[in-house]
Amino acid sequence: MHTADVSVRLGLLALLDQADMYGYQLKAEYETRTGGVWPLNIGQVYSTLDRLERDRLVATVDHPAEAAGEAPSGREQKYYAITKAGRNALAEWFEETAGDDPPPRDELLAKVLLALAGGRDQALAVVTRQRTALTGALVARRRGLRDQLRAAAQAGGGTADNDIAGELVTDALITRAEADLRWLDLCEARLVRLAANGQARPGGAGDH
Amino acid sequence: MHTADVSVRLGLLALLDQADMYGYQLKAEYETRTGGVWPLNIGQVYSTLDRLERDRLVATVDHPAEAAGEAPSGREQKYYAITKAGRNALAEWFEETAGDDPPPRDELLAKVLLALAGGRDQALAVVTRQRTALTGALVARRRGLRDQLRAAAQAGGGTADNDIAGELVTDALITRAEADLRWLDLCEARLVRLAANGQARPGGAGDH
DNA sequence: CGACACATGTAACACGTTACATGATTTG
DNA sequence: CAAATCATGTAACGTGTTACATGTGTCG
Repeated sequence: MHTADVSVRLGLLALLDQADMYGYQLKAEYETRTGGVWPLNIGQVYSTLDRLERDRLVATVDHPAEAAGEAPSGREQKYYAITKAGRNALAEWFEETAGDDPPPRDELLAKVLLALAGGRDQALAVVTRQRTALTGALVARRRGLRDQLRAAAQAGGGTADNDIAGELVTDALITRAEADLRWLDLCEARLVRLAANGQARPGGAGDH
Repeated sequence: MHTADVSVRLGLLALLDQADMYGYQLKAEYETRTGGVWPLNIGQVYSTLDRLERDRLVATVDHPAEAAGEAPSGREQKYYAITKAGRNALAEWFEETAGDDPPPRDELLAKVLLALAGGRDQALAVVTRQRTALTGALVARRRGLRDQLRAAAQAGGGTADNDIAGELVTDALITRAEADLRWLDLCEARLVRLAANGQARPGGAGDH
């Protein structure tokens, strides 16, 4: 795997590093921890747990309540625990930093670059449209963050522990949107500086 | 497909909108158009073309040179052409803007949020490390852009048409890295403001 | 009882990566 | 000739999404 998406697999591992849990619970925890913006498919949880178990990064353990002598709940809950190998893999993930390997494909960037294949004007049209939409989304997100912070201030004296994740997520979305907007401005500047030819490649793309 | 990665499928379609091409050529064009930072697996090109053809967004056409009466080249090249339905799908893609649907999972964000599950200090450690690495990468990327622009200025009078893609990509990478750095700073500020408890949830995560 | 949440799973498919197989052409 | 490049494909696997199947517990 060169640029593998691994944030579910290792995310579940991080949760299991805090406590033994079962699949359904992991789904809920994952969504809570990530501020509710990344819904996690329950089917994927089970298949990911299967692979983690196969790779000996987690292991199934006894139901903690039943092990303590309580009556079986009837609901079947398969508890998983992280292993030593799992803790190592998790520590590696936390220490890893994005290298110079190919960055993940980005939809916005791809759209502009490939619109550019159809000529400067097509690219400019895409840039303009995306900027308009992003500007609106940014306003909405800033308003959302403001409400979120106000609610947190009312609820407790300081920032409640449970809300920090949501705030970090909102921060990230806003910061990203701002960056995308700045980049779109840069794009426009570079594109208008191009000679006003309709095709990005004067000779056409059919030069094989 | 809720949050489908579609930048290859529709990227190939965008290239075919410019000229009929065959698989191997599409791979090369895609990589050139995207500044060489997104290597495209040739196997994926063929399977994606199969799906595009099945969905009637492209169709195989005669070899243009042979159709013009030239001698067959011996090398078998399967040329594809975009269809009307394909052009519609492409136009839709260009017009689409990212809505409020779940944003794509981001590795950096995921890492910080799930490190936070292990307590404030673990999250702070991840933030610090990532920031250090990103700062270095940013310096290198800025230097790269400077060299790129200098080379372009020497090569021609103005910005050469072929280099614009590379510049847009570098802009995007730098802008993204700067945004990530700003976000990491925000994270640290919010985290240090938290009470200095080791666990994100005072009661522990095992509260089921 | 009936609806809904809890809980586990399977099947089918799309997309992405790596590795392998198979030839033809070009080039040193 | 040998090696690299051109050109098409397949197989296997990981990951992500949707839909379906199958039960138990709780609550109105």
